[in-house]
Amino acid sequence: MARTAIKTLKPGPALELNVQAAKSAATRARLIDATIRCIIKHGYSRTTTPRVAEEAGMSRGAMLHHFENGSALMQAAIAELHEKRLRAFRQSAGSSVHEVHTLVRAYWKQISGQTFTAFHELALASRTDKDLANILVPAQEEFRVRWYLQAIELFPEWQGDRARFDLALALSQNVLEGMAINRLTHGLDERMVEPILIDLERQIEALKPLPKKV
Amino acid sequence: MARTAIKTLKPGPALELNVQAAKSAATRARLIDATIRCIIKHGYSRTTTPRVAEEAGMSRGAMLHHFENGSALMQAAIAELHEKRLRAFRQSAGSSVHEVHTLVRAYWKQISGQTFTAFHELALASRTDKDLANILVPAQEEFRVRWYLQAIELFPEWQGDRARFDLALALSQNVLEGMAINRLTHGLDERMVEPILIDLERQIEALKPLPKKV
DNA sequence: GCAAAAACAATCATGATTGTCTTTTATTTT
DNA sequence: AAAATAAAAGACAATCATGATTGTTTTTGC
Repeated sequence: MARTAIKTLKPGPALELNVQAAKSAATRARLIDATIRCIIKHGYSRTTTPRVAEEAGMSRGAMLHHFENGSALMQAAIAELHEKRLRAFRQSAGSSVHEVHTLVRAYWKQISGQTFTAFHELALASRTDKDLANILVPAQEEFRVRWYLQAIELFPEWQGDRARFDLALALSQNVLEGMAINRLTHGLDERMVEPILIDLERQIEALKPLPKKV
Repeated sequence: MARTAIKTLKPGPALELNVQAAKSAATRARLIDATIRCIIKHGYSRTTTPRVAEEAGMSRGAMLHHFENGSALMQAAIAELHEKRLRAFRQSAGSSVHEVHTLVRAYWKQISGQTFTAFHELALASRTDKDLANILVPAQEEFRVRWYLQAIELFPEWQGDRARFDLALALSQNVLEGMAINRLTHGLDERMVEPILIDLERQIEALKPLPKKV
């Protein structure tokens, strides 16, 4: 591999250690992105291999060169979606702000995006698709666990009353995700979003233990 | 028709005014039920005409005699699901009990059933299926409107503060439906259901205007 | 009874999706 | 420069869902 750079004096490819590997990685990424876009645009069940190939702008033959079959591609897409979610999550939680308001808004913004749409498409499909469930459920559980652990880190003073802490988390999760899913299915009155968010924040604050000194 | 009874001395069919009409209606009902069961068992996208025919225990040819094509059957199934929802809803609301607790539990029980599962399958599918949306969205909207009007009837004393009333309704809807959907997708911790329900009831009570006299 | 109509069953042609296989083109490697 | 390897495209057969067509049995109305 090192010899390649010495031998070819031409510019361009000479600088890369391995043009093929880079090209392959880029193509795989293109395919994974196309898969995610298809899930968002057409839904899981209509995310077919010809459609993904078309969305990625390449032949189906080329596609199947990089992923041995359709479900290998889907598996990679799920892994990428999971990473996306975790990245967005870390970004939200890591910003050193521990205020309820900020965190509620951050999670709301996150699940208002298309990544959540794609995830819910997969989650509902996995209800009746065992193979898909086997891939997806571990990712869902890891996310929930990290969510919970991160919340514990953010609110250490709350750990004395675990029941109220758990309730605040469960409430947040179900209200926000409920709104997000209802929005996907013509079931959300947008005018109610802001009042509900405000109420949720108020309620979480009410569940917090009183600080010993202000 | 009357002559038939005279002619055939055998019991059974003689008593019905029109055997064919009854048979046809029964067969159509069987097909519609089979369609709903398929949506619940296999999901919307895997509810195919051969599968429905098999579930109904008849040939696909017979099936297509009663419904000109697959989407006509789906349309009938959606109408039936809509009726089911409205019936369950009327039963809940009509039981002359106007307590928050009772109503919350009634709606929770309702959306914990399979009818809601089927409806959410359809609702999410309609996100990316325009034809399905054209059939489904009107039913969804009618249900929401009736839900709202029924709530107004049940809580006339609340109408002075419409903002708080609307908030209570929107909260109920999103919390309960959020839980129901999360339960469908491995996202609900069953241990949190009861605490969330209790909290929701408490919060709705808190939003109610104070009665002038106790 | 008997002809018409309805219920039911079976088959056919079409289009879509899937995975495999072969061919062509580009890139490494020696 | 030639052989080897990887990327990309295309062709292929198998499966499945769909709607239409045809044939068979049962019910209906005279």
